[in-house]
Amino acid sequence: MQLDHARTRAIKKSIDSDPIDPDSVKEILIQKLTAAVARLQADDLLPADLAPTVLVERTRDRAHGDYATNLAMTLSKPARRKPRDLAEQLVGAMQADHGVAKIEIAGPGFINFYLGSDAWHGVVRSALQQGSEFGRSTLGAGQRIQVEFVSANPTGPLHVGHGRGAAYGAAVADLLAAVGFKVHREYYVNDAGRQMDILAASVYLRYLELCGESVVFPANGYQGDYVWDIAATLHREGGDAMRHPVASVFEDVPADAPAGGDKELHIDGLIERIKSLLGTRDYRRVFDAGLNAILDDIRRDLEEFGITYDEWFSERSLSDSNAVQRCMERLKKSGHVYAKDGAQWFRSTDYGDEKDRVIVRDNGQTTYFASDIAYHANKLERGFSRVIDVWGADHHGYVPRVKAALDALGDDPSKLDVLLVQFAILYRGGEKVQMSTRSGEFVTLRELRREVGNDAARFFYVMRKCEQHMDFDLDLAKSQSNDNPVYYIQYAHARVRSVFRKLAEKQLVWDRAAGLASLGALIEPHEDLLLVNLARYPEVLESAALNHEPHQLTHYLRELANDFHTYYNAHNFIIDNAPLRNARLALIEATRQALENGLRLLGVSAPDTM
RNA sequence: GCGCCCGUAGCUCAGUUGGAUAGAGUGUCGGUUUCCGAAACCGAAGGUCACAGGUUCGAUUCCUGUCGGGCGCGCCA
Repeated sequence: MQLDHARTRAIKKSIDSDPIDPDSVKEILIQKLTAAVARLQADDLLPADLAPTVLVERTRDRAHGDYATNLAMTLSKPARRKPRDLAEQLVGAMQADHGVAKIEIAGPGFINFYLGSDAWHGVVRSALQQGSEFGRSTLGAGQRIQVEFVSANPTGPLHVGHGRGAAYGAAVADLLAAVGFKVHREYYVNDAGRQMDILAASVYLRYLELCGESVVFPANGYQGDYVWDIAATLHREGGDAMRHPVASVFEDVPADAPAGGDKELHIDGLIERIKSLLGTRDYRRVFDAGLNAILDDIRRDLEEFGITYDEWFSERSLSDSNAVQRCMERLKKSGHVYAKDGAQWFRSTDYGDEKDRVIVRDNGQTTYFASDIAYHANKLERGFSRVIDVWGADHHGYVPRVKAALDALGDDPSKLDVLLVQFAILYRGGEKVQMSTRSGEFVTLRELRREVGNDAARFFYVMRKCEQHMDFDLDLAKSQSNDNPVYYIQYAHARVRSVFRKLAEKQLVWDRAAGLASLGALIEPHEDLLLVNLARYPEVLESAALNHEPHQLTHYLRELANDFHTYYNAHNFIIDNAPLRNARLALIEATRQALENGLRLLGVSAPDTM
């Protein structure tokens, strides 16, 4: 069955003025189908109590037209009729004025809609007119959304595991901004707590060594070279002023693991001794020297990676302002806190957590969890309509207790999305790259960036779904060859630039207006495919943003680049036929714009030459 | 033991609230260049969607169980 209809005024109008809006075509089709169902019901051809939800989708396969609906199949059972028969009736009941060139019934009962050959021309015009804005939308207008990502403890340089969270978080944030959300990018700085004390102790012990003391470095200390650097700066600026004999530092400290003791007790004992020997002021000096040096390094590292933040939120500020204490009081008033074994427990099991959690230790100190409750309460107080946390997947067990706490505080836990990022496993020469944080033998993000470049690193990190374990092939990422998807896309972009350079060499000028006016000359299958896929770009952006799935964009860009390369291979653009030449140049320039915009969103450059 | 994630082509991975013949890259094999950049293009081969049930017009997709892999289960952060 095949019905041909004149194109509607609406479609013609859209070609002449605004670009066709895929959503509006879809909406029109849904309305017409709904009306068709009502008409069949009025004629007693369908049960009157039917209230179907009509679903119209872009087709996956070009052979199935531009849009399709499964309506006849979903109605088949309640209507007790064969899907294909039903489909014929539905099509017959549709008003002719539905804006499509052809309708087909296919497969088990799909109704396929074919738009006119020029239906997608508008996308070229909007890409050229909107330039770097092409693809962006106002979907999230008026909504503020916070994205917190990386938030690595400032106890050492970022490593390749943090890199994935960085690239992913940045891409999600940029995608959300691209569809109109007001995005607030934030890094939570864990500048309080035991890990930082261990760093301070490590720095101080290295400092003592620089003073000439002989130190047996604790097994649990931070052993990286950067600790030496921090200690050296401290020693250069202040000399031996903070020196204490090693014997007094280690006095009464429990034995370390290598000596048959416990490494945790040993390091905690050292911290206490160092705190009391140095006093509050000098201890803070050592502590802050480590914190600031590492934080500066992290900030620089991320900036070089193309990632900047709106806010670096200090954990310490939460306790300094008594926000943690106030939050604990609120929790207590909610009736979900009890005392046991000298500690204060939050009964998170009331909200589905596996077990209750300590928020105040028996020594009176609040836990990291307590700070995190206060932090998340603070986020919601700031009025974000949505709050996104990007965490390493190893923290997944932590999600229920944070949501439980928000619930207990009377906040809405559904405003919080926690996106868990799995580890990336590096491969070099086909071998797994072994990593161990403790011994300092880990690959830093900086080393990775130096080895494969920022572009490949940003792209490879987001090529996979975040909950997917990822094999990161270093050799592939740095190979300047055809098997590297980053180069494939960048090459397509550079190729368009090259065409225009060639055009200039031949003393020709692209007449943009003429090109737009003669888009009807684009009748090759390659051109049709490129147009259709180009029109998908705004839809892909929207889907990738709302689903927090930048990998959708990487796959799309590869497809678009492929469509272009194929087109390039099959046809010449710089030809004598001026109207066709201008139209083709308009098409590839529009394609280039989409490639550039997509790459930029992922933090990848769009080079003019390779 | 309990909880979460994952299992799709030799390898790395897509698969749009369940839809049409399960796709792409890479690898293997074969082809394309006096012509805008061959970092490209075209073709072939390659599958029990881990396994077994269930739900229904229809299941890679949803449910249950089994097997295999990763992670988590602190008064650490």
